[in-house]
Amino acid sequence: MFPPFSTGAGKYHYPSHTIGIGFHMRIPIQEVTPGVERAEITGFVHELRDLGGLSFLLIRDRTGIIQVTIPKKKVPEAVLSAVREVSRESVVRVAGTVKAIEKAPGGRELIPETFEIISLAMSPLPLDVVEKVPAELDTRLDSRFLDARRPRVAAVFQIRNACMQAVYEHLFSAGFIQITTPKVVAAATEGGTELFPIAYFEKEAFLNQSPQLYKQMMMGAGFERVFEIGPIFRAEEHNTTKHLNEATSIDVEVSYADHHQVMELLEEIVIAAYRKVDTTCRPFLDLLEIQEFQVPSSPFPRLPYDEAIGIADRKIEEPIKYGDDIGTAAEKAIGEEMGSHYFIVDWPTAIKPYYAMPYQDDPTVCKAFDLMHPRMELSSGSERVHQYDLLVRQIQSKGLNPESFSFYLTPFCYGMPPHSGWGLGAERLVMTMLGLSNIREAVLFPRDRHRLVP
RNA sequence: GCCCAGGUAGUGUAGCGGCCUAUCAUGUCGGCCUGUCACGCCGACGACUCGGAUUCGAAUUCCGACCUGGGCGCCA
Repeated sequence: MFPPFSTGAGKYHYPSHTIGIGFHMRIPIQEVTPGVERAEITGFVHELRDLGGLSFLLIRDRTGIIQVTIPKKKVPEAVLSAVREVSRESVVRVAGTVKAIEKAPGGRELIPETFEIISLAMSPLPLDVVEKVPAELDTRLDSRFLDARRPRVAAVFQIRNACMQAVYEHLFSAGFIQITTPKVVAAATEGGTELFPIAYFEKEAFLNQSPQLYKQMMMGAGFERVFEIGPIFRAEEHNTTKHLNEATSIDVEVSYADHHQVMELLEEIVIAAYRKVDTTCRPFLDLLEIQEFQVPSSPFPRLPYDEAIGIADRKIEEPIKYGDDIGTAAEKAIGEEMGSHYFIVDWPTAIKPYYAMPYQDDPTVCKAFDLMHPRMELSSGSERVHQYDLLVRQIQSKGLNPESFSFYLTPFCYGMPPHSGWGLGAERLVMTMLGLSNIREAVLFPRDRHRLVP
């Protein structure tokens, strides 16, 4: 049986052990408090400080760091020889007595009776885990496994995990069904973005840019509320701090809901993610030196597209007019004006995908929305076209061929509930939440224009 | 795809025609040190992306390749 959760009071809750034979005595470093008498810990050698008759080693596991103090005259010879041999970032097991002592970090230290090198690390290290010397992102990504040993890097992924947990909890409790849809597809589904072609036996295939068409088909299947959290692929040759060629999309589709209702859902989910991080990730926020963590409040302002253009036109040099896409400069200018999360609503039909539902009284405007953070777009969504004839006309008006979409269009002929949905970029959510300067910081193994390994 | 800036020890940097047998920090190795906590002190080790050109002389200038960062465009 996998061990239960421990309850380190006031701290982050990590699963306690026993993982694997021989490690049943191990306790997480966080739980070695001044009150404990004896402890066996396993972890990485974080730092070595030899003062002569006295040595200090810092041992790190994912819960924290503890000082192992070695008074050379008072510990067994076997401990001394192991300590002489050990290198930074080696994996070790240390067992001994715990001493409560003011001057040690965390108010306690471990005096070893046994010291075992489980896995010796080579030297020199590809980067400095202790962060005395910085490393460039490129160097860090080349050795991501080591980079992720740095508590501050791990903190980002703990926070990302908390966000995703909040999203799942919210969606499951609202009765959503999680689905998985193909990532290998036959045709360019939506137009617009470039796709990665791949070889699929004797056929040409692509990596999917979005689960859009599939989640809509599940509305046709009567699932009513579906979500998928998975990878999406874009073959754009962009080279920026906010684009990835492989990203994680949180995709949602809801039957019998209009765009207003799914905007409310989106708002709730973003706030739930912030709230989860606020209430459970304090130690990680501290590591990242984020003192003031603001949970955004609802409702987010709904800014009509034409007003957004007006703001941009007043604030930026380059001319912008109704019908234009909102470029980087405009996005920034509007973001400054709005100051917090906001929606841009009522977009021109011409610059949104064919599946966005036009208003009946003015079909040049559609029921599409973008969720914006002042720094960038986080999500886009819409009420969808559920009428077969209108959908075919819209596909044609985008210069696409309806015949290549027949698998998608057929369900619209056999009773399609009205529906709405959105896709939210997980990395962008984390990036904007934590003020990360580069989206690659929010992905373990980013795929960008130049990086395919690791 | 366009534009700009770069590529110097394991890592992060200084140097930008001769003062370079290349700076500093960190690291590693050796020595001293019993309360460090970025331990300290002494010593050593370790690098100019590659190819071509200019020049008496190139880390430094020029050309090309490769690689990197950033901005823009494009982008559910």
